[in-house]
Amino acid sequence: MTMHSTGGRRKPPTIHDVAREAGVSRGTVSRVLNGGHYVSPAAQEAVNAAIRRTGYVVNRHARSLITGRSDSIGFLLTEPQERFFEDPNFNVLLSGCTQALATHDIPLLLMLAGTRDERRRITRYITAGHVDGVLLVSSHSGDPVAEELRAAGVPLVQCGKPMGLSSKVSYVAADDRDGARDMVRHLLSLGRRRIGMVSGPLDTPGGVDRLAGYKEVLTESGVEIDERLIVSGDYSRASGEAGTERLLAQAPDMDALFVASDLMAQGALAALRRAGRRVPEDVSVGGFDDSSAATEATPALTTIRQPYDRISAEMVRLLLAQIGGEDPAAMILPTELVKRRST
Amino acid sequence: MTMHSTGGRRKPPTIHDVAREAGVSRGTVSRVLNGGHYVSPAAQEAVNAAIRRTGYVVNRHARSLITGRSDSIGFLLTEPQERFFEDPNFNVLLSGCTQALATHDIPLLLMLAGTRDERRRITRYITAGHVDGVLLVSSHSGDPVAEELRAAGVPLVQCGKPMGLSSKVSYVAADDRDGARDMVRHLLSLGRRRIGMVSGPLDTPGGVDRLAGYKEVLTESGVEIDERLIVSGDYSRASGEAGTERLLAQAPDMDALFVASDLMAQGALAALRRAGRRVPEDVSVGGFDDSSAATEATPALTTIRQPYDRISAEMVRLLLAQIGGEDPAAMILPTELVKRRST
DNA sequence: CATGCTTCTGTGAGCGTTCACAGTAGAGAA
DNA sequence: TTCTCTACTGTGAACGCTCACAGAAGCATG
Repeated sequence: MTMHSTGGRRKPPTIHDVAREAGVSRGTVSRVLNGGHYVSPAAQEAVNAAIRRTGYVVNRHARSLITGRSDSIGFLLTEPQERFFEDPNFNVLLSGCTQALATHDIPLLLMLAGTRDERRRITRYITAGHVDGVLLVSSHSGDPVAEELRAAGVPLVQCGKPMGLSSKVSYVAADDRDGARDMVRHLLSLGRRRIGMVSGPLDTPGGVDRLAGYKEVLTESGVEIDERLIVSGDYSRASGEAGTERLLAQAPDMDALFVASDLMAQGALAALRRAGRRVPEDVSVGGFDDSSAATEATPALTTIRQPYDRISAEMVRLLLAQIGGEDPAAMILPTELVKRRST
Repeated sequence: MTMHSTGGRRKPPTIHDVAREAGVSRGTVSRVLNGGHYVSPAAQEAVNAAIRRTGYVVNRHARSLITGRSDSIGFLLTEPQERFFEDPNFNVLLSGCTQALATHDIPLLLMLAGTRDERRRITRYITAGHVDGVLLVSSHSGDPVAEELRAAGVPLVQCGKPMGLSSKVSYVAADDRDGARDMVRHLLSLGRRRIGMVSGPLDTPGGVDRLAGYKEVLTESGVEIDERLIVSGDYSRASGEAGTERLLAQAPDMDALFVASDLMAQGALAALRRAGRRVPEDVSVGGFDDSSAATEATPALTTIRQPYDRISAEMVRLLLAQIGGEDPAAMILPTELVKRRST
């Protein structure tokens, strides 16, 4: 009887041990391990039994050495630390990607590139082929890291629409424009007409599209667009707070506020409370994302739900397809209006 | 002139190419790569130049195959997803560990084991030797994963004091008891005497120790301990809210509240606001952690700062030491009282 | 001169896989 | 029968690195 898997830091069994145990050759074991094509049912069974008995687990390094693949992928975040700390969206995305990859038995390497030095180091690491592909989360516009990786031919899928749109860019995004339209229509349906907006950064497509949706619906509804009702932030809580203060000063008659992220909306709520405006009585507030920030806010935020679970799943699917040789592809997923107490 | 590193997904240079380029043997290049002992300055220089010229990056798989090390470590979180989504502490820790490892050029694998199946899969992955060690974050008491890894001889460092205290357990924790003492002393110094507490889960040392500190200081100060002033939560925001409601019902004369985590304190503030209690006028509120939740709260929370940056740095240091053959070691770091508007 | 020591260098072997290829057995067609 | 085709199996040769060892060179010591 052979050694079982439990305990012991001794030499783990190799494919050779399994082959001997099963009475077949290395090649056959390898074939079973990789899909079982051209293997007789009898051999198949014998090998599986031997694997179970010996507690064999493939040595990924040996495999990678010959296949050239690393069978691991990187999750790259090119945002400053502080953003990572405060924004729950990253966690949802990170968790979703980790789990989607887990079903393929692919480990995820976390890469945080907040500073210039980190970016350099990580780019080097990736282009050296230590990961097969990269899931990139970045709200920056023409992120130099993305360009560099693309130039190096590294399979890459971005979260959110990238700026350049240079045809062969793979990305998954929620339908920002449509989501914004839904929210503004909702605010209009409540009878609000002086609807303010704290948009996202306008050097990102996400920021631009949500603002565009806002303007479109107002125009379609015959409501005049007042630039004093529009400011932009950077998705951080603090910028939502500051932006709302500016709006209150510029347009004191504001009766609704569409904020381009839940986190910024939290800041907006704080600013409104300080200014003595009641939500939703005086001002209806709508957010975007449906992150945990939305339910935690007081009052709970009406918001536009981004389907993060589907986004992460699709990112992984597109990346694996791209690694498998398919062309880069883009995907835009529908959003959903979630009504809560703030409107 | 040889090919430069930029661009191209063609065969990357090997140690052999570098050797030829530098006019030395593979062995010498390898020695330079691994610390440069027993290498003449001239050879050293030639090799480094060749590495720069060829853009050589070591193939980690080939290295790992022979050394038996993977040169990567796992960050394992055995908490349910929801906790990961809402608690900013995880991000701070995760980010800190990633960066501490980056200085050693060691990638971090993210492992989320919220469910039973995931735990099984991940345990198997780890014991197969795919990582050299594990940084474990878990608030559970006798976490079975921890025991299993320990039994398998996997180097392991936990964040927070583990329950069993079975001598040979490596961990890094903040001084929970001392931090709690500071906070309660602070509340007493404000003249408060009916001090409530929402503790952490009492099957975790962290939860127990903070409660112990609270009771100690009260006793030392001659303030009677009233069990109606004590409830326990699970560190989630919702449990802080529910716990505070219970306290308000049981002890309406409460004039201060010590909550064992900032996230729970956010919930507590919501409950107090709903009950019409002003903070800090009617009730002084103190949190624990000094996470981003503390500054985001309204009013900003007085809290006990856990030195997360040092905690993550020490976790990594202890883990690498343990991988290097040293004995497991424990480390308790001091906390600090941070005064803000809530007291 | 031989001997030993230290510092440095090159070489073969081997880590555990996969892959290409060669080969065997059995079924069906000519 | 013989040939061809398909289904399956085994075998060497890599993959790119490190490690152990052997050897060379330089220098001091006997």
